[in-house]
Amino acid sequence: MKNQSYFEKVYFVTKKIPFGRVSTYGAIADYLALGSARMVGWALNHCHSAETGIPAHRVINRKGELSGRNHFPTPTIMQELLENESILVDNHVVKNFKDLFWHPGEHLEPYDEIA
DNA sequence: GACCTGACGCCCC
DNA sequence: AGGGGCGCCAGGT
Repeated sequence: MKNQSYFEKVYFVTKKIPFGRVSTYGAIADYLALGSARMVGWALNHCHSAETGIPAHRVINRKGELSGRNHFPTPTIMQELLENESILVDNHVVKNFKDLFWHPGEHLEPYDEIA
């Protein structure tokens, strides 16, 4: 599966984020070695949320902030989903972000080997 | 085919 | 240490 669109690559990695953990746009971009974090967020925007099984709510910016919450059906969905995974959110920022942070590159094989 | 946009992040004042 | 600027690059128009 090497000819996936950029979206699918991002989705692929996003789906690997374990329940109860979070990752960042930058980490995913870094793992995929496809340049910019911006595109990751942009790619996720193209996906219509959890219907496709993509835990987009687990992807946040490098400050631990729920920067994408406004793109969900309602701005509270993202936080609700996180709290549903025992992730505490305070003022749109994930608590214990440092501990919950999950970097794809440190837990997955290189993308080329598993794609 | 050129131009614009975007759920970000680093580098430089 | 905080704030602003600029780079990233695929897709849509």
